[in-house]
Amino acid sequence: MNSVTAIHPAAASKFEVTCSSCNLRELCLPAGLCDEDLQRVENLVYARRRVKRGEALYQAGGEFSAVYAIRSGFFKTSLLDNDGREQVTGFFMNGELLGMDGIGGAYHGTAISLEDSEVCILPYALIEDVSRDIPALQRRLHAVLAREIARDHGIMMLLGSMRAEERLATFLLNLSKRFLRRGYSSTEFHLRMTRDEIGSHLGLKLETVSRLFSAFQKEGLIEVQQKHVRILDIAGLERVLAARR
Amino acid sequence: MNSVTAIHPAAASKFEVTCSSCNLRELCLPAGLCDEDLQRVENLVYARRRVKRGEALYQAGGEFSAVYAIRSGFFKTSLLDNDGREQVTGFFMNGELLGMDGIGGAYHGTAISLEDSEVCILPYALIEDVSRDIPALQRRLHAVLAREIARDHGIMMLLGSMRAEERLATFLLNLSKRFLRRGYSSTEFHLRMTRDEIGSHLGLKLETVSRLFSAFQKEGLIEVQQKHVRILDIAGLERVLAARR
DNA sequence: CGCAGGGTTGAGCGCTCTCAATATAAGTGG
DNA sequence: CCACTTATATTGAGAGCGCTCAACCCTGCG
Repeated sequence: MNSVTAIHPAAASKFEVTCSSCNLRELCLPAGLCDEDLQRVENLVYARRRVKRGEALYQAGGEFSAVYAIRSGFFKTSLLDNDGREQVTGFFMNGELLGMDGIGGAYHGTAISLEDSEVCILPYALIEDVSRDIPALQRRLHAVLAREIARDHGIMMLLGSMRAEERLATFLLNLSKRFLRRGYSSTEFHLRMTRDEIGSHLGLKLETVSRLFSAFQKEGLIEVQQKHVRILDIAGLERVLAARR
Repeated sequence: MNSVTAIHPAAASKFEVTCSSCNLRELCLPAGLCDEDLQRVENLVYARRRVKRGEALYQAGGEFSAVYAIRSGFFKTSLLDNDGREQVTGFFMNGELLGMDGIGGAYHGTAISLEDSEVCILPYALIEDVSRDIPALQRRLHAVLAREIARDHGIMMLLGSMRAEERLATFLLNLSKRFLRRGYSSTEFHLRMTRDEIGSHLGLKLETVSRLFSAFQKEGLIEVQQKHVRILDIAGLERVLAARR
């Protein structure tokens, strides 16, 4: 199921034209681009690359050359500590951009595929050139970078001031929204990451994550069986967040 | 003491030329710009603005129009929760850039001055134009945004996987490095933020922060008296980090 | 001098971690 | 296809780190 269910009806047709080959919605969807510009954006896609489950798309410290748009699949990005401890900085799916932290030098983190995936390669040199010619794209690119910063700030808020159940509820609601945006079910999905990876991302130990899944299930908020999750009560999950004294 | 002690000898003279009026080192220092370009970069500085202690430079949700370079003073940036809880996302000083999270719409967080400060206003529209003409600046701008992302990832690592003492040690070492870079003492400085703000930034309660300061003092790592800090044993602080099992 | 904001310190609790055992699923090779 | 191995999840018991609540102290300022 790689076809995209567009959620911006007005932009749907244009999207089909420009991004049928690759999910560039992040870069071109909301911008008002003329057809000619759209063609140039499409040409940014230098090539595609398959990444098998467990393989790295790029490694921390590796020379930066391109940004990647995920065509299909699922990734985690992470940082490695001196002592080998991992901090998962994010999970990325279908249609999202990856590798922007490397701009201006070397990749800061590592991106690892959690299932067989395919990405579009957007060489930075090309982006530079095209965004110079197309102000709308330049603005768009900056906006994407800014949104990444805002996203990270949200996670900082989560890690800095939420309790364990709030973190997991936030995580599930976020995943749900993103699946919905992409035309998948927002209430039933398959987690591609392990409890350990979820824990690393949320600043919790894997046992805590597992316990919380069980607790949420007991409360009738979700149904879990290993990696399969069904959300039974979205409002209930939101109430977990609202219940902060 | 607003004069900047340049740390890149080669670029020092140029820096003096272009940035004497405002600390634009973030944007122009490492890039290979010709004199003419430097002039254009300097012209980015549309105006200056004084911000009194406690005042907001910009507010979350406010329309984005400019990025700010801190000429003198000290700021915190923070997010406000639905319930009014604050997460401090960073502290910014002399020569650093602020407000990039707003690019592409509205400011995502709030920036509040922790002492009487002065900033240079860099209107985004101008940056857009100039960076289109000067590839080096464009690359530089992207790099600044990417560095912000990398910085946030570092904080995520701190919040997600470090224990309280490691967090405070990291915080102190980071401040120390930044003061050094700007020509101030790296071992003795005045904290402009409260224990509560430090705690919010590090994901700790203010009492915990206070206790840790006392503990570090007892161990001979630092000397603290209220907001005045002297670092006695940098290597010792680094050992706090290394001692992660 | 008195007040207010910020900082320190103590006692006790509770959330999350640690350690450990068991269960379940997913591979792997014969 | 099945026995075996390995990765991943679940669950329990107990400990500890950081939080909560509370009292007190310090400093600057009207």
